[in-house]
Amino acid sequence: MARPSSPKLSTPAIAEAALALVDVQGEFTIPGLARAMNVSPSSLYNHVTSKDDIIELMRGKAMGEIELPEPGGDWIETLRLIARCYMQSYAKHPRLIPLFTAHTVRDAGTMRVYDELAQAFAAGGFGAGDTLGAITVLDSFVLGSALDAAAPAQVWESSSNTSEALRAALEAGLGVENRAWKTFEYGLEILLAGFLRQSATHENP
Amino acid sequence: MARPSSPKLSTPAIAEAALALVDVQGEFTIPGLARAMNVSPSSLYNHVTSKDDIIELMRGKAMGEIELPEPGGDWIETLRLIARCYMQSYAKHPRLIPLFTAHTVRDAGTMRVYDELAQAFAAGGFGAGDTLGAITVLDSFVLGSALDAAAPAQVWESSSNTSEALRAALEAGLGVENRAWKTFEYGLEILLAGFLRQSATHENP
DNA sequence: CACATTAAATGAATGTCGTTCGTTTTATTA
DNA sequence: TAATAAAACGAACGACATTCATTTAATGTG
Repeated sequence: MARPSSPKLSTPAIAEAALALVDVQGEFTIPGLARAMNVSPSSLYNHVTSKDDIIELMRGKAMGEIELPEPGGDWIETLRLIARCYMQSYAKHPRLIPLFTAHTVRDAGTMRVYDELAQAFAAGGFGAGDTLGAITVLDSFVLGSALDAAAPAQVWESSSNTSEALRAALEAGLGVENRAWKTFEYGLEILLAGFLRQSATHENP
Repeated sequence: MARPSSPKLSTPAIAEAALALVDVQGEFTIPGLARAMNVSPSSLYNHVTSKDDIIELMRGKAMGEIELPEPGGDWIETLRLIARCYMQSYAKHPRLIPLFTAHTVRDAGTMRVYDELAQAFAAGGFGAGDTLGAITVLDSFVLGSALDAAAPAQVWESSSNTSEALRAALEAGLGVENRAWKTFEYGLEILLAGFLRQSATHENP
């Protein structure tokens, strides 16, 4: 087959198919993606320059789904909403995270998130010297939580000789539904409380 | 060459060479590892079953370097020391982290860390139902911080139209020496304070 | 000590993957 | 209408992970 009357491929279609493949298989491969799209592997390179390029496309698509809150509300509430959106966008495509961490570039859409975070911390009275650290702490926690959510529960199961404390904790905690998300909310509230306390000391010198 | 008088390979030697390769190159490959050890690629399979197996060996080696604190001290201080050791072991081999996140844990030595964490939280009055969440929050934060430390600073630089708040935060924060580690300590103290407060409410019902 | 067995290294071979290139056919544009 | 660009394809290349049969040396057994 040579050039068809209507194109079989497009950049967004490739991103979408690759994302679907990653969501169900946890990985993706050029021949596999081509097979899923009923196309020859080499055809993909008419729309994309490399496999890493496809990963970038997926990142942009996943990040584009984030809906940031309207600015102007309480700054702590803004932080909470942003963190939830951020976590949610990762949680939608958990198996994508290992692909991202292997390849450290981040697209422009992601910067929008950091931008709003910086403004929220500024509204909370954080000085320029404290803001980057606070953003990084929140970002690290979200990323780590998403990774935890992506990891299979098998991680914990293979334990043989654990202490009684860990054994009881696993038995009580593993069965909980939405465990990853509840744990995220728990840690998020701790961090927000810490930020709030720091804000209070700033405002009352 | 057939079987040599003294073996050229051993499981620990493979783990060490692979770790050295990852530390300098950020990746490793079977032919590359064999080349670095002056050995044929197929020879490696006399001591190792797969590439993933080598990754597990590296995890064990990195985790084995952790020196856990003596049990019996203040539980919050124990948590602080464990978290620092944990973070430090990741920070020693930053490019290893993406390899870890790609597949699941099988190393027994890693479980030791979770074990001591569980005992510390138990000493702090955490019930079985609360312990796994607390461990996970701490673990997520450490892992996220290590990932942040491994990522190049370039992440932040490519921004064009950022808000004034983010611009000022970047200018003030990027140049700080040991930025990743200081940020980790900052977030760690917030989390520990949160755990301490929860412990207080448990002990005074 | 002779002899069978196991261990360690090897080269060749297989199948997959990412990517490039030349070719063909169809749209588009000048 | 003629030239050019776009979109598909198959073939080919090099790299990688892995397997297998083969060779040789160490080790254990009678």
